[in-house]
Amino acid sequence: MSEAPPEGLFLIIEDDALFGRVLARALARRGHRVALAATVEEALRLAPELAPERVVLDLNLAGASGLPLIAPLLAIVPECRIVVLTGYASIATAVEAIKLGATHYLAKPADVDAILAAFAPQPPGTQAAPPAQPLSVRRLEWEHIQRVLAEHDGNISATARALRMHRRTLQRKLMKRPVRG
Amino acid sequence: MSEAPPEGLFLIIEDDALFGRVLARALARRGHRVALAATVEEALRLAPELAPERVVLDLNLAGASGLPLIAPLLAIVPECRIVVLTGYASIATAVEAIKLGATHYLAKPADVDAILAAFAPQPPGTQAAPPAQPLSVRRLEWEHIQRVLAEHDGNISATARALRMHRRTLQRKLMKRPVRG
DNA sequence: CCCCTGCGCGACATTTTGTCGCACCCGCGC
DNA sequence: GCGCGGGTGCGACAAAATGTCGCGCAGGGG
Repeated sequence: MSEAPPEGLFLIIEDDALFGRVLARALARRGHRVALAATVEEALRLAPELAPERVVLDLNLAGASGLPLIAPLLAIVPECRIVVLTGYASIATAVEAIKLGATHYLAKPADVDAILAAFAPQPPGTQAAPPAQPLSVRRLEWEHIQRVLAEHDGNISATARALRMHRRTLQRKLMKRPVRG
Repeated sequence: MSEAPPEGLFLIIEDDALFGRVLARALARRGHRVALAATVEEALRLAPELAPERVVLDLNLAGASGLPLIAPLLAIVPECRIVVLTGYASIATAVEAIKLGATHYLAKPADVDAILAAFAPQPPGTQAAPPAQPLSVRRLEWEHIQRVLAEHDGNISATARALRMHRRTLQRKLMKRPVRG
């Protein structure tokens, strides 16, 4: 077990134990070797010894963002490909993640095939087509909030002030899942 | 304020002539030199001679995607920073754009300050948050609605469908005054 | 003339806010 | 240790905003 992985090992960094195990099992069933980490610390502890080839990284790890994990992971295992998977997807964090070196960024729910596909190197000629419809008002609001929130380093109070909205309201909006569209 | 030197030339690649000119004027008023291109061809023709330092790139250029422009632009002017600005934002195209080398990706109702900020290096919590006051959620919503409404030639029903909001709600929002801030 | 679509608006049940208040953590200077 | 200032999470409740239904009315085809 302590040998260098001959075949690509998956490291799933996932807060939600249930989801993590389901994903792990699904990947294992497809013949992949899988490891699971539930916290930032655990991930950083496991990464050096496992040297995972592919990482599925959840953001929102017990309240802490998973974004800051990307750089350290790449420092430890430069070759590894990291796919970010989050239930609170936003353009702001997507841009950040990719800039930090993530391979791809997916919104939950995402099926296993989509996750695996995200690791695959650029399927040729796969230019993402712009959506036919503009963002819904709700979605746009979510994106804007995420952007401003990021600008304020996740400080909810400061963000609420910047957006001139009540902190309580912002809290509530952040708890909800981003609407699709 | 240590403003960026007026050296850097902006190249705005924008389909919508009105929006393009407004943006160009806003940037010019802040002491930047600005050029405007309305099509992919024009952009590629202008890029070599202008060697823009910063590019504002709209996706949806007369139906064609602006994404394929990123690579050629970077090939022509390797140093230039490209901010994608689109009215049809999506996480998928955002990821694509960043992977292709774009500096940032913004959804369209974006004020000039946000656009300028997007060119700044920033990531690891550098300088204290610039006093750039983001648009309030209300204001953002208003701008977005107006944009989509214009795209649908003032058709309220169609706009409501596009925004996936109830026509009655849209009517009510339109009756109110354009909130500011 | 009928049908379809868009517009404006009343009425009413739901949701979402705005607002207060309170408890609980820090980090900091005294 | 202690008080203070700021941030966070969350309950409670009244005040708005929104979702929904349902008219009536206006064009424009077929």
